[in-house]
Amino acid sequence: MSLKKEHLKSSNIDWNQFMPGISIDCVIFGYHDKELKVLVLEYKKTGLFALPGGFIKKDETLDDAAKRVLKERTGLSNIYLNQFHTFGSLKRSDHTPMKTVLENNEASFDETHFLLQRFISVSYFALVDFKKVEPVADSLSDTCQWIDINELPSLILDHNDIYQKAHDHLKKSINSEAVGLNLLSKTFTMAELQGLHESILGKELNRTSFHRKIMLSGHLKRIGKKKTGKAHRSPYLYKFIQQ
Amino acid sequence: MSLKKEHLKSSNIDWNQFMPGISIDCVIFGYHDKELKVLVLEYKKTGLFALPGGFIKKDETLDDAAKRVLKERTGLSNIYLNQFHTFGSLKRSDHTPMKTVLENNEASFDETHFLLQRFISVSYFALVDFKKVEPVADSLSDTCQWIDINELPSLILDHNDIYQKAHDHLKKSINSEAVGLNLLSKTFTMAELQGLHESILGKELNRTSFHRKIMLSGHLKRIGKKKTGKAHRSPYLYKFIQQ
DNA sequence: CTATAATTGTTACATAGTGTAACAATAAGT
DNA sequence: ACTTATTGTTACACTATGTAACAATTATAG
Repeated sequence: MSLKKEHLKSSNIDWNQFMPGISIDCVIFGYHDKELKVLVLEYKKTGLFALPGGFIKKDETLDDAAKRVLKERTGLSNIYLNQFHTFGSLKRSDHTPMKTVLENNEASFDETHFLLQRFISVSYFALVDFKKVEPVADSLSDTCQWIDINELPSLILDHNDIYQKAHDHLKKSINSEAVGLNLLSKTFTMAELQGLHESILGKELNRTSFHRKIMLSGHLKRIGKKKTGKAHRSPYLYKFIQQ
Repeated sequence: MSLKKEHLKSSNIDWNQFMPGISIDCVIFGYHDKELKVLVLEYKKTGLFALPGGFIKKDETLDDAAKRVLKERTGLSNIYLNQFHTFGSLKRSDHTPMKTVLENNEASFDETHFLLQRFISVSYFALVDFKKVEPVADSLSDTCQWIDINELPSLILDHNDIYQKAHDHLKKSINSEAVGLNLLSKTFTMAELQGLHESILGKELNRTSFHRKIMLSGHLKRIGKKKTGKAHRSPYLYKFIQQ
């Protein structure tokens, strides 16, 4: 085993640097191929899936902890983050999935292992540019990959509830310019922006009223035309006006 | 000191029953005399003010902990509660106010006292019927009283930020029937409902468009007239339709 | 008993926002 | 030159909301 992989082993983590009982979970949204996607971890050799998460250092703010987790899984800084809910049901006290994970990762562990306590989860959703992200698995996981929101597997504990509430909040904030600004590339066509909105809302939108509403919002600027190579009028390219 | 008061002493609390590092704070809104008010605690002999709060038992959900805190301070069950944000800035690690409080309450204490750790605060706002509430101080406080939102004193730690964010959320949810249903009595006039909305939004509203909008929402039912004793047409009384 | 003042309920009109359809403009293939 | 597909624009209808006008109601003053 290489030094680098050794460094990644969970048994080398100093759990004492973190606040006990509180975790952070992140629903990281990306948009690609006309589909809304979420980053999901698969734990090693267990077939268990989970949202990316982490813990809060004793001298770190909640938001900084979330930024650190996001940076670790995506490689990105300056991510759009929104703290939307804190989960504290007793469902979260079921330690069987984490025991399964530890059995497949640690030489030995006991009931007092840091990961086997009850955690209250402060949850954030993030909006990222799919093309800029290099998903990185954490020390307990094989993979960190984009999953289409319509093909999400069953996740551990209450992570499906967390995803659902994140998606509900994203729907409510659909009219914030943050949605298009952070999920699309710098320039895009009106059809691409409409496709994004349709993926988030899960329903089709009227083309002309969407166009008018977006343009009247005043956040967009036309910056030229895009040759599509297709046999029809070429669409304008737009970008968000940064104030 | 009576047995009853002895029971209320903070030194008799078994702090070990609670999760460490996590607290609950509540912004409890009431409406009276055409003014929006919030319940505020004053710590004994210190001149320090704070929002009502509490901690989470190790086998209790977050929402149940919030309900318990609300019940303790207001005597009410079945309160409208909304978890709106979790606060985790480093501002919360300043232990000077709590030390001042303990110096005036405990015979002795040391740096490891449960109340002298960093707490992440899961915050709720509550809407209650002013007339049904009997405010009760907690073991560290002299008083728990209604303060007009325009006369709020400086509160400890980040409690003013917590109040502000609660108020922002309340403004956003102004069109939810929960606002009138929980802050007013069972029956009320249109002018009373409009006064409540104006207090929450901090601005005057147009009378006729407000009237029309509320009636078109379909949540209200007329149930008779109210004699005001004043020299003008008497207003209808309304109540919310419970589905 | 009548006039006055104050507030409430209703209606009319103007404006803004949105759903819908029609139509012109454009780009590439036949 | 004709066809097809998509985009941008405009026209019309309908709804929601801001504003003003007016009628209805209740108590008080004279």
